[in-house]
Amino acid sequence: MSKRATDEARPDAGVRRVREAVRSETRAAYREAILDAAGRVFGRLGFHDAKMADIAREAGVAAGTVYNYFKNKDEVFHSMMARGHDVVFERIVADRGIEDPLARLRAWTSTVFAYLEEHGVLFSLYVRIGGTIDWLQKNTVDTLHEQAYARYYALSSAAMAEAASKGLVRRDIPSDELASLLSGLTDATIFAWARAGCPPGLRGKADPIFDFFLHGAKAP
Amino acid sequence: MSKRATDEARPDAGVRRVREAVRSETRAAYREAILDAAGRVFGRLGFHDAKMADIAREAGVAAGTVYNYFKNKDEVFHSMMARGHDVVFERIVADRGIEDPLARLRAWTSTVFAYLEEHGVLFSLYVRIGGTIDWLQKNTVDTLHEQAYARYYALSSAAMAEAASKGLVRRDIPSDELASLLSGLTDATIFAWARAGCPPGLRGKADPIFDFFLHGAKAP
Amino acid sequence: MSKRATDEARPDAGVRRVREAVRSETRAAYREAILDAAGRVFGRLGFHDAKMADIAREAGVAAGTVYNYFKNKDEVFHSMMARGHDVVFERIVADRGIEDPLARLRAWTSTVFAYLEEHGVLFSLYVRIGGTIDWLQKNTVDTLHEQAYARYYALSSAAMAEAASKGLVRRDIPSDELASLLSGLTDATIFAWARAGCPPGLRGKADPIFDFFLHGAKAP
Amino acid sequence: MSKRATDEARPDAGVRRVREAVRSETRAAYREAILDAAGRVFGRLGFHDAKMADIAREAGVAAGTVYNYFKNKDEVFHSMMARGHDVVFERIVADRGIEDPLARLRAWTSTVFAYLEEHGVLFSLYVRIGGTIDWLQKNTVDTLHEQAYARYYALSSAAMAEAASKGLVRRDIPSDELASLLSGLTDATIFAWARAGCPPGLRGKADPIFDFFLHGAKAP
DNA sequence: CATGAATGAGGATTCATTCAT
DNA sequence: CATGAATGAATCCTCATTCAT
Repeated sequence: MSKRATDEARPDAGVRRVREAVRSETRAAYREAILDAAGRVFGRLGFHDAKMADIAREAGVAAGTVYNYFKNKDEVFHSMMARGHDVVFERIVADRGIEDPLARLRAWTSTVFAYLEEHGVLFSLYVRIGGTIDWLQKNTVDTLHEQAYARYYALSSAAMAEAASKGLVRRDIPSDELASLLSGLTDATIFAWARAGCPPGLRGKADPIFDFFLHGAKAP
Repeated sequence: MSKRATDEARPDAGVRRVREAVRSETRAAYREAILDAAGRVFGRLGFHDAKMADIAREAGVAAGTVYNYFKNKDEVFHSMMARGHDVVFERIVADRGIEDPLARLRAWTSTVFAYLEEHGVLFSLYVRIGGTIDWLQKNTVDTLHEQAYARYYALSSAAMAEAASKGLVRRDIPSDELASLLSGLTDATIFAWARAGCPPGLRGKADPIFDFFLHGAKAP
Repeated sequence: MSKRATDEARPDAGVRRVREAVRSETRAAYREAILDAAGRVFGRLGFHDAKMADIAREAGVAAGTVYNYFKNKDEVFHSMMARGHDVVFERIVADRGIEDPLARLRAWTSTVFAYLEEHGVLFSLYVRIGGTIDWLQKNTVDTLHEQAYARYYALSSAAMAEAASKGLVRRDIPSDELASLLSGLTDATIFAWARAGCPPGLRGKADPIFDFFLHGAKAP
Repeated sequence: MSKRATDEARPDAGVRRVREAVRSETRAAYREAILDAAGRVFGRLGFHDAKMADIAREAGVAAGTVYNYFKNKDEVFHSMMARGHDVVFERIVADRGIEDPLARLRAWTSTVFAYLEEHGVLFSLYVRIGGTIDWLQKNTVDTLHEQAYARYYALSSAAMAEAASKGLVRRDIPSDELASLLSGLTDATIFAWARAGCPPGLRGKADPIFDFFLHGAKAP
């Protein structure tokens, strides 16, 4: 239990620093691996049916190890969600500079689809409907998701308002409702795609969906 | 063991019949009460966090009583969902005679909204997204919801196809995709409404939503 | 609920007496029916797996009715066992006058086998090994079975002692042990018979078994 | 995720091997402790009245721990029985080489008695009458006990048949019936011994019982 | 009393979490 | 820290018993 004490007593500051770096890299790698695993398992089974043991096994670590990185199951779930939100949001922010608000919204739709396609539906669905699902699962207002949703929604609504003010979209429907409707269309597309077994090509749907959003179902 | 004298047989038969009637009425009332309670509790907490004890308490019966009416928790959930599906579907079928396919689809949207508004969000949301939620929760193909969804979807797609053949909607998007998109729009509306705390007036949204479905967001 | 009060007020003492008789006959019939059912069901399923509802159904009465005749499940079981013991013991007592102790023991063996064949193994097995089974099931000393066993054992041992004193059986084994061994042989025969599915002919085994008891397995 | 530096790999392998050994020893010890406890508790209370909590308490572990070693209550019971059967059978097989079939059967009887005396009645009784008890409790054909019984019965019947062919036992009773009768005698002896409170000396009964089996109760 | 539904205590089992190694 | 087994609280479900009709 203490046979390496002597070994560890020797190393000088430099070695220790390197070791620290390795260690923190290692820690990050563990954390990532667990979150990846959590994404897959939660996606496959849902929050309640996913067992901590499943996640640990999927991550290739022991059950106890998960608790060295996360306080409990809730925290694993939330961290996973937060990571997803952050990645998506980062990309969205990157597209913020696009001048035309409609082009911007179209780009965002595309971004979301691309992210989902990269990361598998299961996790993705949670990312998309996280807030809702959570609202259904617990009645707790989950700050994390609310915030994530709110910040996306804020951008989206703002872009829509801008489009409205430029006369690019109808004004008889409030712009936040329009943003919500766009969201509903992308959700519907994602669900349908997931039900179909996640065939490649989701990101290709962004344009037609956005086109539909603009022009509706009416024959031209 | 036929211990009854003949002179006692007559009144007994009558009494028994009445008693049966009362009993079956009572049984039906219990069943309804439990399903109503289940709707509220599942809605409030989700499938896993809702305990049988919660449902029983909400229904004002003992825990064991629930099991006199339903085999287990799953069956309570499914029965509750089935009841909702059936009621909605019945109304939908009633509108089947509407000549114009678009008017028919509009009427259906209205029907769904009206039902949801009547029955509170919590249960309603499940009715709407039942298939999806379940798919997320279990990954099991749930025959009940699949069937309910399928029969609605069949009607909806058929109406859409009819509309397409009559040149009422665009043909560059397959009619089942159009049906799915319409579904996405109503879902989005319902979610938004639920988030807002279910203010009165959901059914009034049917027309604008359907209008949006037809014409899109583009300024006219 | 009281519509027959007037009818019941009229009858004179004679009618009442008759009615009482019918009633007590009826009560007895119910009791018997329930005990019969209990015998079959306990036999089929064992004490714990037999449900009160099973017994009631088998007897053709409602669950609650059983409780009008017996305080609880234990009492049903014990009453059933007692009835069996009593019937067998009554017959055994009837054979008490047989002069030759060995003939008497042979007759008793035959009596037990005959009873078992009449009443089906399942109940019978319990009758035979009641005391033992009970001892295994609960650690409670069950007075009823102990007494039943004791009174049979007393008779059996006494007969064996008598046979020993007359030089009809060996004396190097105590007579109570011999009685126990005879019991073991009959048990073994009954078990084998039960396992074979209770084919007719158990009572025919009494003589060979008793013969074996006397002469053993050795080739003559 | 191979975070181990190579210089750390060597000692670790060694440590891990030792740790594995310790762990598997510990596991085996737990398993044994639980089975021992199960033997005592099932013996004391019977299958149904024995609660998993009782077994856990008797074994000095938490309730959940039992489930780390056995899938459920049935498996605990069966494993316990299987262990007993196996030990007895192993010893029986060891005596297989005895030339004289009667001496062989006598040795087997002795073996069974010795095992029972070593391990306390409660468990022992189950071992002896396991098949029967189980048949009464469940009516299920229990493969485990059937097999155990069958393999013992096969050896026993074969030896008896051999004895018959050599003219050592009577031929008017089929040899499998003789085997069953011998079994009945040993059972009866065990029951009597258990009722008497398991006094030392059971194994001494083997010879007289076997002698009785051969010569019967008749005075010489 | 017969009935059959309501009751709720009791018990098997699961699994998030802890902890010794 | 990684490990993986121990823990025991929590929950579904059963069924003996009660009770209103």
